[in-house]
Amino acid sequence: MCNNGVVPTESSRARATNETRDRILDVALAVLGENPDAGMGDIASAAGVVRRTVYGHFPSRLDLVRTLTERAVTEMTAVLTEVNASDAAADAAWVGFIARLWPVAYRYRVLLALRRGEYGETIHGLLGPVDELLADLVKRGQDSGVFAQHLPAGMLSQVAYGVVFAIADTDLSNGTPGARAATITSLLMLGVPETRAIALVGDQP
Amino acid sequence: MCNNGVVPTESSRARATNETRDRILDVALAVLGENPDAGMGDIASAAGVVRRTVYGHFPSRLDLVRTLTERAVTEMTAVLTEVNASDAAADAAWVGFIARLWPVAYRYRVLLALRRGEYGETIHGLLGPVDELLADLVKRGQDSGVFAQHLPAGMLSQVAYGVVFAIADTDLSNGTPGARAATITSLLMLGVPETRAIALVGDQP
DNA sequence: TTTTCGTTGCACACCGGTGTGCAGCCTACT
DNA sequence: AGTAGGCTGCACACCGGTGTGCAACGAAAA
Repeated sequence: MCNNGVVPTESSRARATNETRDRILDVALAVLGENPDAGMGDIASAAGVVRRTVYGHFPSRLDLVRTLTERAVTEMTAVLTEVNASDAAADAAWVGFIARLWPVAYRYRVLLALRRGEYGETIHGLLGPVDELLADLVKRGQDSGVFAQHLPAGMLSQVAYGVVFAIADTDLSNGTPGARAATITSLLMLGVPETRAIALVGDQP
Repeated sequence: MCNNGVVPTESSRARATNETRDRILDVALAVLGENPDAGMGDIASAAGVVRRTVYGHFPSRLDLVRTLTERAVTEMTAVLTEVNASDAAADAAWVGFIARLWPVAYRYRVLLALRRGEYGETIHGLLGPVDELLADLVKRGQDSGVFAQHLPAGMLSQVAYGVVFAIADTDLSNGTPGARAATITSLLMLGVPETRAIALVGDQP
């Protein structure tokens, strides 16, 4: 036991272990993204590992999904707080938000499917903070008049980011217009006029 | 064997059988709407019938789902062809379409969840004709300038009715603003200005 | 009355996924 | 050299859902 410094210089063993764990998580996200019903066995072999090893890192399937969700929450919260802190107009902020959220939404698109049935409770619970931040952003847009008010902020934000995830979900079928389509569509849905929406994404494609 | 008339006056036995079959289908739609992973046993008991009886009408779970999907296609096609045939402006036609499609979309919201995994192939295949009619309507709107052209008609129509189903899917969580929310949101997404959208749904709430 | 047939209530086999136990192996740490 | 610990490759039990087989019941149809 050495290493008195701040950086937790892990031993080569521990590093390898963490690599395995991270690889399992990454692969699980990819595999479950393709097929939300994939089993632990599928994930294991895709990660170049035996099923038993996966259970070594995650005692149950729920543990795996929970960890995945926590990752998603961390990443999305980071983007959202940052965007929310900026003083840009809400619609411009939204564009930046989607641009940065898109890769995340796409990677974690499986959560949309897993939201239902068996893990839904857990996922929904963990996603709470994200929902709030999202609603804040939309509310800000509504108060400043750049977003429409046909729906309450909470509901509108849910629908809007549901759509972003939905587009991420159906992306593979049609090349990859994903990010742009998601941005424009969500802007329109938020009540931003088409011309303004096009201009905004033109600035930041 | 009597009954030479056009109307197939079924015997009381056949009528009872059909009633059972129809009840199973209706109940299956409701139960699967609540939980897409419900088993044949759940459906059976909800229909006041034994599991074995369900298998008597539908040899396999896939048969049940297929029949359900065929029902959905029939209903949606009817609405779409009728709306498509009218000479109203595309955006007005869209309002009528959603108004009439809404109950159907809500009833069959389970198909959104079942679209993935195991039955996805079958469902997607059967839904082909609906997709075409939908794309026609959107294309008409784009050509006449009432719908935005930021996305090709085929893709836009998919996203738009995906959203309608998505809202139908998350409806129960927030009272039931469903139909109106779905209509306005989808109109906005199609590029219809907010004022125009509000006016349109005002005409036909 | 006799037959037909949908329904019932068992039984059963089958399957796939989950989670656990354990001995062995190989490698990095001590 | 010795040991600790992650990975392996089995083994196994368990569970829940699927689909089938069959004898029996009861009511409508012949």
